[in-house]
Amino acid sequence: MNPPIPLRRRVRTSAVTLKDVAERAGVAPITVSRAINSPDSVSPSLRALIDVAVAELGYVPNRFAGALASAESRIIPVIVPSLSNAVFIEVIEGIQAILEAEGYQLLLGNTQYDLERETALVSTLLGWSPAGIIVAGLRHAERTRALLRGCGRPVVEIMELGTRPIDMNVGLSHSRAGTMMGEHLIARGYRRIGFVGGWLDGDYRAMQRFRGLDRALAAAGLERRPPFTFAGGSSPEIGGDQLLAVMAQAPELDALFFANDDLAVGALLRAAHAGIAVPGRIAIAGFNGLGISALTRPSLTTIVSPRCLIGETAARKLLARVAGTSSGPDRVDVGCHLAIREST
Amino acid sequence: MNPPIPLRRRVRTSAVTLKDVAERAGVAPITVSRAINSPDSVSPSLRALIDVAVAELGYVPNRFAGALASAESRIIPVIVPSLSNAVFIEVIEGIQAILEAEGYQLLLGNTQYDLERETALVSTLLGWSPAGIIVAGLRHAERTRALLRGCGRPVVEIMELGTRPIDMNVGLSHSRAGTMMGEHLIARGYRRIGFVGGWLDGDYRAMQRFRGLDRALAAAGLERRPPFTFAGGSSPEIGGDQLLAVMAQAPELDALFFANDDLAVGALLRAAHAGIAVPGRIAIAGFNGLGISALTRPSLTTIVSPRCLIGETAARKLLARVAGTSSGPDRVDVGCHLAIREST
DNA sequence: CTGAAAGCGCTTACAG
DNA sequence: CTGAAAGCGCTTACAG
Repeated sequence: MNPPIPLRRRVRTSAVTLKDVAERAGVAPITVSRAINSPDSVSPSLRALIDVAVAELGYVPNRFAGALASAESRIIPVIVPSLSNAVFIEVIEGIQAILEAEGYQLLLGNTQYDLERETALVSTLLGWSPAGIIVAGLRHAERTRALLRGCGRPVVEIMELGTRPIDMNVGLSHSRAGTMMGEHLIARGYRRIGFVGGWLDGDYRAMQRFRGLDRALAAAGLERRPPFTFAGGSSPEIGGDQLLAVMAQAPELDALFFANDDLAVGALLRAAHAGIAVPGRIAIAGFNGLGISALTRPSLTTIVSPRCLIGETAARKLLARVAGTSSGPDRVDVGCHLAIREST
Repeated sequence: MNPPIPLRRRVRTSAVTLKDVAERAGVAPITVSRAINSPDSVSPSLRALIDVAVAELGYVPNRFAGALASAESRIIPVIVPSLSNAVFIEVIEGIQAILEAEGYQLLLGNTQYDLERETALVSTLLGWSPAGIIVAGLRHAERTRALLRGCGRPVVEIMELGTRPIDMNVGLSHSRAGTMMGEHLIARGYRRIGFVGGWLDGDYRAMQRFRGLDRALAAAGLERRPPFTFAGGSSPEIGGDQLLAVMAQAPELDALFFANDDLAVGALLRAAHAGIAVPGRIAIAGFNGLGISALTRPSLTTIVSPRCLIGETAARKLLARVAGTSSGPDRVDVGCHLAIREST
């Protein structure tokens, strides 16, 4: 007699399954599941048996089966506009530190400052049944907003602070940061102050910093100028080029507020090369408070944003919501502070 | 009569399922599945119907169900030792650019230069049935190696190049890079050359660069010194501190090769502050070729590694393996080149 | 505290 | 080219 031939053969996802462990331990699969997910609901004696079986077999739970059955996964997508900017890296590190300790996995999405890509990413990432989602910014396509509103999962919008977040919101006011820097420059005696940033349509948080500066200039009765913009991203190289370009175009300026430290540090380095005295001929300021900003010569006046804290706070609030515990108000202003240094 | 009461109510993972689309389009669910995953296997007329239904209902496939059924997911974990180092960010960007275009998701793991954390990460991440896995470095715990060998999925080890990779290997020879820099410094006339790097037990690629330098010194019959090490990571701040510390300890040195550009740039900035002439009093060199290295004053001599290319190549080779197509040899040397600038 | 049954939403393996 | 059935490996919802 031939043994019965199985009609269907399937690929096995994992070598060892819950069933294998259950057989080894002499219990039902569901008991193994409980021993792993809520140990307290299983008697100590069975739990011990099961723990041994798990260890002996080297059992690793299949995340897909678990997620499919429970309709929730320990995945948390984090959507940022860029990785080139060190700011988002630090936010991501802050998030990861918290998530990993709780057994959650971070799924990285990069929109490259493109709101349509953001929609596509959100749509795809929701297919992973995430426990929640963290997304940079408050500005989204209508469809993105609808997806996030309708997904029934906690959402944290980070970096900036607004009045109508989708759900939770952790960040700082970029226009207030701009005003803060404007007031500093004015107090220092600068009177012809310009703003330099690339591609402000995409990086609208930089645009808000410009608006904040503009408000300070208006309040002081000083001349207001449109921002000096250019196509492209932010790097020290570009910052250096822009310093020279802007000074050629508007030689009357006595201070420049760059959209971020990457640009401002480049401007400082280029000024040194070109023999432009900072702040004697022109003052230079940045935004972010990257480590390097304190080390240049002259050191850079900038606004320090608590990136790591943003990430940690966002992750904590998300996990608290998932767990059903309270984590205080849904809107957290992490603030920022002015670091006054030699360049202004 | 009451309608029959369903005995079990379950959470629905996604609002719209394959079945919903199938009903709307008047076909079987499997046909919808085919229309989405291998459109060519469905007749154009049905495909059109299905496309409409998908769009109308806003269907997003449940990744977990798909992964569970097929025992493969479009997930590719990438395990790096650090995110603070810009080098790994650029590698990750390179990987992501390729993966995203093919509909794969990157799952980020950060070992923080801890091989036990690496083992735990690999174990967890394999629970996601990844299509393959990319991991930085060739040095792993025995258990990590066993997990990767036994997982039956393509593995790419990146950054450095070795003779016994687990599977595929994309990187460069760090000892050769060290030798290259050593030969450059010797050719420039420097004779008392030191190496500075933090925590070389963990960052053993930096250690390999030291060994390469040491080999060049030996070949030239010059005095060899143990590396100047310290506890802690790499940042411009630390680089500046170390410059002063090493010069106090070994004032006879006429050139310093720093383990990376983060340290070296900090050393250059600190030298400027402290009035130490570079390269007159002491030459300074780095490794990586970060953008900022070309902008300091003096600009930094360094070795440029093709980070983005490493990421792209690793991702391409992994996907080729998944697809069963060829992508050339399993071991790719991406090389590196010396950028000779003002600091040496 | 423990378990048998049903089901999560897909894809595989056949069959036509 | 299309489909009915079975199954992927878990968890939920009951029942005891």
